[in-house]
Amino acid sequence: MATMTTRTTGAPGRRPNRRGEGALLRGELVAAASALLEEGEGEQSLSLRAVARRAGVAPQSVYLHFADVRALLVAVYEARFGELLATLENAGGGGDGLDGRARLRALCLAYCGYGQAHPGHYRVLFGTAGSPGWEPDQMAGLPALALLDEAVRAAGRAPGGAGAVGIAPETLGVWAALHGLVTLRRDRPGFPWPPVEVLVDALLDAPAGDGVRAAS
Amino acid sequence: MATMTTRTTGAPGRRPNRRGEGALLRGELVAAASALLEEGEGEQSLSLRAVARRAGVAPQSVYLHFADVRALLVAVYEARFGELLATLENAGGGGDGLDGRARLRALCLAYCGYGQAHPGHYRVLFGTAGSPGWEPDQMAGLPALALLDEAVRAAGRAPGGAGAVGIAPETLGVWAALHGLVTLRRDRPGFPWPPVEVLVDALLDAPAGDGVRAAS
DNA sequence: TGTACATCAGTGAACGCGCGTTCACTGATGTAC
DNA sequence: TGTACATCAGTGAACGCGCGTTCACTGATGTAC
Repeated sequence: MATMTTRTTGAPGRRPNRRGEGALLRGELVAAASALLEEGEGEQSLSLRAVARRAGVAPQSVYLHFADVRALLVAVYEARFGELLATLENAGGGGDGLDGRARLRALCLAYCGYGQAHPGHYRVLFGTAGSPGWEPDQMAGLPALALLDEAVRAAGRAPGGAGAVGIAPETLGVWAALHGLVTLRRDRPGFPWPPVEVLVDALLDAPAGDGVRAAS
Repeated sequence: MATMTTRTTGAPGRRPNRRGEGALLRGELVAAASALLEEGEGEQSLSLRAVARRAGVAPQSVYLHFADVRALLVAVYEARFGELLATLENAGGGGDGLDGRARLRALCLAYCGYGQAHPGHYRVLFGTAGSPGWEPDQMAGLPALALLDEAVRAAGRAPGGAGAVGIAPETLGVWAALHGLVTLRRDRPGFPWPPVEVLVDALLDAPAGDGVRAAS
């Protein structure tokens, strides 16, 4: 890690926002936190003081807009989930002329693409159990998952129907596989991974092999 | 988090090991670190001082056996990878009478079983890029992956042959899917997951759907 | 058998660090009269 | 138009914490002679 400035106060040149524009700092803090999460290696590398330094502001100023560090993380979390959903919607919408499998494939590639383009943010969204704002029975990523589920059904890959929250088990399998691809590729960069298209096709085209369907 | 004892020295009752048995402490430290990793929420929750506390020893005593915290983590890492490999070998060996698909299924379930039984250790093995001892071009988990690859081939699911390090892309897909299942279930405990058998079967039996094989 | 010495296993005390958080304060800008 | 006041946006200084690491030390046990 590079040595960091230890200055405890904000940038000397910074001027306070004008009256009524104090909320601007809130956005700057979210942006600073996002940048740090994207550069660092996890939520634990994000400290309130680091965010304040990045935003050129004294540590205490963070409390003007957030109750604590956790609340700041929640704000980042919400912004990034919106981003992912928009990415997936774009990929799905752009494939209106595609058949079911091609649309599913496009969605899968878009999902992996987001994960590869924003590894740090992906970690925030789907990372350790400590993700901020994660309530046991509330699923912030559900809209994205529903989008995927729709594509899986449209491709004729969910013969058994929906599961507990309206999501087919096959969709959960696809989601898990994509999640595994993104995280393994991110965390094991030294491994000679094939291109992501090859892996996604291997997943979608898995041959039945010599086995029969499990009875159980 | 519960409040922890802040005592800086070791347990008052602890007696030094006898001459020649100083190496015993090494094992105790690895065990203490393993326990903390299993209880905590990631490597960042492991501190040298916490390990020493757990082992009932002064913080400096850790340096008698490890150059630094990192070296201690490497020792845990090696021990746990051996454990996972043994688990998979058992599952594969016990299924000698099984056909290819059933053996692959048994391996997949054993993999997920290890991940669910030891979520903290699984995190150490396949967690963030900071995993200790992880050199870019060395893959400590390769033996386990080779075992899985063998089963995928035996099940007739790798028509294209081997990839870069002798592992078929289909095997990487299965690995990624299992990894995703384990980590998502661990990190999203509030989600109404189906039983792991259902998910593994959904992965292994994915219907071809209405699409054709991708040309590219 | 006695004794000086070496070695082993581990501790006491301290260092400087970055952290989250609190409290009282400042200086500019708007508003009431 | 002037002036007293309220409010807003932010800072200065400090707190106690656990952390990794270093240095000098202790006390028991074995070994050489």
